[in-house]
Amino acid sequence: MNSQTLPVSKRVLIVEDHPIVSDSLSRMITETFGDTICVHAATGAKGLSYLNGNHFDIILLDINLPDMSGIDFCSQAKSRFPGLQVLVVTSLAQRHIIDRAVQAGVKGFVLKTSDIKDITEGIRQVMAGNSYFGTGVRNLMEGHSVSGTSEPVITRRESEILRLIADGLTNQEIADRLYISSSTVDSHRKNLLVKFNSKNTAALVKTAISKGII
Amino acid sequence: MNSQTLPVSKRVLIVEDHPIVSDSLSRMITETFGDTICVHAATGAKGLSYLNGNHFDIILLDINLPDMSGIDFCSQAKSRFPGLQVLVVTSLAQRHIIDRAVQAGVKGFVLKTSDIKDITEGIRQVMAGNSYFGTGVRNLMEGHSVSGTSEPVITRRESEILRLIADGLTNQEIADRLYISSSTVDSHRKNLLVKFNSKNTAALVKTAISKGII
DNA sequence: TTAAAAATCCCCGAAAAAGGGGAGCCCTCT
DNA sequence: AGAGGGCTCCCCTTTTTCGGGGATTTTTAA
Repeated sequence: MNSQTLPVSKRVLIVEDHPIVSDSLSRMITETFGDTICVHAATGAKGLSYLNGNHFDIILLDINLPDMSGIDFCSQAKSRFPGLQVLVVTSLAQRHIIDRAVQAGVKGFVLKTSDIKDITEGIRQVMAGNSYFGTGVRNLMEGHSVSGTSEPVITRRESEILRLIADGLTNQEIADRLYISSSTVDSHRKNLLVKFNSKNTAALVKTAISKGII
Repeated sequence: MNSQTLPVSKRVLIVEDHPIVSDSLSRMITETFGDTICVHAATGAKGLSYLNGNHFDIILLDINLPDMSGIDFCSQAKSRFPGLQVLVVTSLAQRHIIDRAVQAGVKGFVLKTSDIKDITEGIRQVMAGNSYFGTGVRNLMEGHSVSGTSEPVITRRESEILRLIADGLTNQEIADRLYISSSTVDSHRKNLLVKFNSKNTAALVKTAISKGII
């Protein structure tokens, strides 16, 4: 049973592990929107626990959290409370992160390198139910939307083997660990090279890490 | 003592590409130390240019800058103005970064994950001419002398070749580019494997990236 | 000035990866 | 029922890396 039509102050959940940033966000919100209740969570786990039984008008979410990714946080939060309005506030200006965040159900995405007005505008829009993507973000989304520069689609098995390759295991060692033939591992390895457009293992590992897959 | 007894306002240079953070730092400083003059630089180049002809009592410095590393900024700044008091305020809690920063001449190092009191204490100490290392930082520094987990010492040539390896070049290709024999590249490669305690190229690239060398 | 460190080059053989091909099995989705 | 994707496995050859030595010259620093 909700108590509606009461002039209650807005409730904001800030999931951010840098006190200096969450502090600044709280001030910005209070100055811009008047009386608000800002709850601060330094970890994803705490943030999720605060969601239980409490209503929040907006969640400001960092991607780099100590215990989990902000993407995972959003997925879990939205699966339990689909109506949540989430605005990502992060320093990571990478295409694949934006893509994943959108897929996880965020309503907005702004960068910490952005002007403060850009961030407050994001908060305003998302709180109003609209989606909002900051200046630096829109460029990234438009630029490579169609081109093949985006993240390659790899299967579960391939990503499993990719991690083992990056850990320095040979085809035979991976085969022994996964109870398959080294020929199979070799096939996966070759597919990975093609999918990542890499010439050899070294380049494969580097690009996989840079794209956030490892 | 109150702020009226202060002879002149302190001058602070904040080199930090996140407006939300530099804004918060400015507020913290003003609230804690009374009237101060905070100059804000979003890039290392701008920060260096502000140093010319201006005196600053303290520099608050981020490591992740758009145009250069905070380490490089500090080296360049200290070479021109040796008396500068630099406090690093960053989110990077890695040993090798702290080591390099100290070597570059910073007087203090605090983490953005730290409590705000910790950061203001760092500012206070460094401004007074003392050195200060925040809570999370001291822990990282202690494990230094004993553990062999720290960053391997590699030479200039080795790091040059390491980057080319990570880019997917073979020994022969690297040899052609550097005008040396592929045997030489092979020697460097073997030394890198030993120094990084890596079994093969894949593991080498991964650990090199994780240690921030690439 | 002299010793250490770095950079250069070479040998060998064994192991692994890369490049190319083909093929069967299982599951899902239409 | 057929198509496609994912996973599995195998063949071949060539290239590259890895492991293990050794050796010379150039820098660098004490």
